[in-house]
Amino acid sequence: MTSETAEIIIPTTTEQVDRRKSLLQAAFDVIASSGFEGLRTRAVAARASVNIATLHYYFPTKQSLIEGLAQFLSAIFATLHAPPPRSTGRKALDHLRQEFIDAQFYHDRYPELQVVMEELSLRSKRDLAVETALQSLLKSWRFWIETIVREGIAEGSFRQDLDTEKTIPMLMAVLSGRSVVGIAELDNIQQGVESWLLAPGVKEEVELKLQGEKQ
Amino acid sequence: MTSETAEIIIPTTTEQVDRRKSLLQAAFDVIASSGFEGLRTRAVAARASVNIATLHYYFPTKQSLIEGLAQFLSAIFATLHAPPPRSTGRKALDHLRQEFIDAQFYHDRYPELQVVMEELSLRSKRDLAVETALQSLLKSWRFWIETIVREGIAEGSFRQDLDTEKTIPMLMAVLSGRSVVGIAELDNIQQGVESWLLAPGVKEEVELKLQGEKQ
Amino acid sequence: MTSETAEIIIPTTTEQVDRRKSLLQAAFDVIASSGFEGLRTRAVAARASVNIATLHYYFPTKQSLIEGLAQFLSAIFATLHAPPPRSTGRKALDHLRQEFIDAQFYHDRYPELQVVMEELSLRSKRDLAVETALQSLLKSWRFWIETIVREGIAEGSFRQDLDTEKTIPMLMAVLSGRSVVGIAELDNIQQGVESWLLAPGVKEEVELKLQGEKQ
Amino acid sequence: MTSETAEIIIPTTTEQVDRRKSLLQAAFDVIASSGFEGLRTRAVAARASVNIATLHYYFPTKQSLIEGLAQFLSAIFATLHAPPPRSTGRKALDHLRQEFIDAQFYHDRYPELQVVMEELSLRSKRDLAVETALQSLLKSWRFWIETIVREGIAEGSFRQDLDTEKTIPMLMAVLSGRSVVGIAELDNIQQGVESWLLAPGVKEEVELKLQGEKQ
DNA sequence: GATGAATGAGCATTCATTCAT
DNA sequence: AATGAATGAATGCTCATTCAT
Repeated sequence: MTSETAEIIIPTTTEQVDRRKSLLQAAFDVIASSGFEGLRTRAVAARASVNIATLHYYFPTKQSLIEGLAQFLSAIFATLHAPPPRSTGRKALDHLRQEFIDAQFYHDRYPELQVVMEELSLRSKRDLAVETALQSLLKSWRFWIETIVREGIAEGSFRQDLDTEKTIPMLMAVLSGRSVVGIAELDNIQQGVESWLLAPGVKEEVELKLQGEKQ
Repeated sequence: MTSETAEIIIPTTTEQVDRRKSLLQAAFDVIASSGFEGLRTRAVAARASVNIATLHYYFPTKQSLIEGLAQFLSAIFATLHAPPPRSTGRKALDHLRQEFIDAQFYHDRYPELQVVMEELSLRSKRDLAVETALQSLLKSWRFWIETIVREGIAEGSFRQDLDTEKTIPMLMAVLSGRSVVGIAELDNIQQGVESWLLAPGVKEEVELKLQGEKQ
Repeated sequence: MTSETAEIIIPTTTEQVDRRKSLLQAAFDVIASSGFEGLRTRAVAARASVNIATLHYYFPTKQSLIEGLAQFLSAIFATLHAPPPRSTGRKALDHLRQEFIDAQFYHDRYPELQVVMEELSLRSKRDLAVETALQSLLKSWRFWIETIVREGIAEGSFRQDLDTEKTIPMLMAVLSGRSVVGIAELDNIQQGVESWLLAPGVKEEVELKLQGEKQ
Repeated sequence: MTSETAEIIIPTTTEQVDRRKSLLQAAFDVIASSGFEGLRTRAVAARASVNIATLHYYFPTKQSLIEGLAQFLSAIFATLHAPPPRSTGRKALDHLRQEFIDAQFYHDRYPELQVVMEELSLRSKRDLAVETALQSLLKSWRFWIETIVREGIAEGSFRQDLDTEKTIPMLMAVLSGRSVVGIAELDNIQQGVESWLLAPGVKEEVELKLQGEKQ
């Protein structure tokens, strides 16, 4: 039984939504600090300051709590973004940079987000419901990256000889793999990527523009 | 369930079964199929066909088993490689391609290796002993990637304007992040990377050489 | 196995069984028949007819159960007494005799009380919480014995040359040490003590009085 | 199977005896510090610096080790005594004082002796073999106390109106019960006992004699 | 909606004992 | 005589889940 079904059947008042969310937030916190292996319903309930039986009222099973969390996190990733940087005057480049800025933003402001996402990602391999939730997020992300690449080529920001099909997965691999390398390298990675993607002259043009605006 | 595959990972030289290793292998298998959250000492013992008390004879605590596994896997990654591909005539390029071939090799022959590595990587955030084991592996890897990049520039295989410090983390991010994108994209990623790294003319030269050898 | 006897120790005023007390009673019974070395939480739970998890709901650890028992027994000893004997007309002697009658009473009606008390006494040497509980009981007892001795001298029942400080520990040693000798000797011990404590003429006077009342 | 049987069947070399004793001593030490509840064969073996299997060679079962210890301790109590005090010139009084001196001696030099003895005493209630060993020790002791009392009356050291049958258990209760009161009170107890037992004038006579010898 | 009490199944770990060498 | 390896049966404790109120 997924929590989604429940939400539809039972008319949700604001209070109910709040308690549900506070439980999901608590589950998030527990996973962030103890991992899935350390996820205990009692710990979640305690963190949300409710009785363990109350948790089970909202999430009949531990599994339904986890599924709820997967959907919760997907929604967050879809809507939570860093404030956009100053425009480079080139839409595709702006969008590309937004991806890196988002990564930095998550890391700075919501450091556990990535950890919990990796936990869910690992779990998704043995958990269909979680996989479904993450899959749809991944699909949206891929579509968005594709849009950026195509846009970049079209508007002349990216190299014209770029192979879209090869560039997309490389960008995704870079953006998702950065955790192993460490967030401190993010800036280097971004510059490495741009030096590879950008059409000749674009980098200089953009830098000039941004410097000009500063004064 | 791939105990058959697994047995290949640990070549047992003598007739007698090395209990310690077979227990580590069993732990590996259990984590591969159920994750850390599903790791039960009883399951490990059963998989290794020994009594639960025997497991504790070799690994007094579950934690010591996990630490043993972290070291075990580090040793495997340091020594297990795919058969090298035909030489391109350029050492650095050969080494770079070996990295991608290894990734493919792990995926094809030891599919769980990466999953378990990610589990350990996640756990290392709350487990100092595991972190230490993985950290040393990561350090060696970084050193090796650096060697490749420097070598590639020196021998003229890679673009001369490449910034070593920016290229290293990008390569590592790409190689480690590929799991999110899916291994099927590995070939595309490799080509994307090469089109970015290689000096002008190198790709064509190498392709000609390899085609020539075939005949 | 004396759960019947035991139930008398804990008068349950209401219909509902007080779980905490019934668990303490069960722990008491188990120790009485198997000693501390034979104390198993499962056996306690079974004896109280509850699930092992229920026991841990009331007593999170075995240690807390033991501490609860120490306090429980202290309370019992402080309040449980044999029906007082016919008065000898001399308060101090009455009180002294009550001590021996209590010992006999415990032995006859709650034979395990002393055994469990000795188990706890032994354990108190390596268990601060138990020691604290027993210490306060011992202190009260000492104070009471002291009261009896002073009273006896003051009212002329005991020998006037009695050294209070030397008499108190001797009486306590006698009363607590009787278990080694065997309860059958209790009467002899009591008479030995009285022949030593009583002032000349008191014994005869008292015997006459009690005989007179009988008719 | 009792260890006694074993000793008879197998001709014991000196080495064997030593190892047996060192194991019993180790068992004694473990019980002294952890009680019977904390008695683990592995701890005993470790303390005697032998393999756990070696312990089981000498004592096939834990029970046989305990029985061995009971006999071992009985033998110790029968033979270990404090150096005798200066003679009072009265044999019975000398013997009585030796009892108290022994108690003090045990406490000072072998503080765990009493603790382990109480542990065994408690265990004897559910362990026939241990009871048998202790019973014989107790019987010898009672016989010795009786000898002292009779001797004391006969030689005029003790009050002539003393009832032997009532005095014996009282003395035993005092001597064995002192642990509850605390060894610090031992001197008070001894003086209390003597003021009760001694015939008129004996105390003064004895004190004079001992003081005279000092000069 | 919310909770205190209760539980079946399970978990890492322990322990006395055995056995081949 | 001695030991390293192995094990069946616990042992204290936990956990997700249920249910009467």
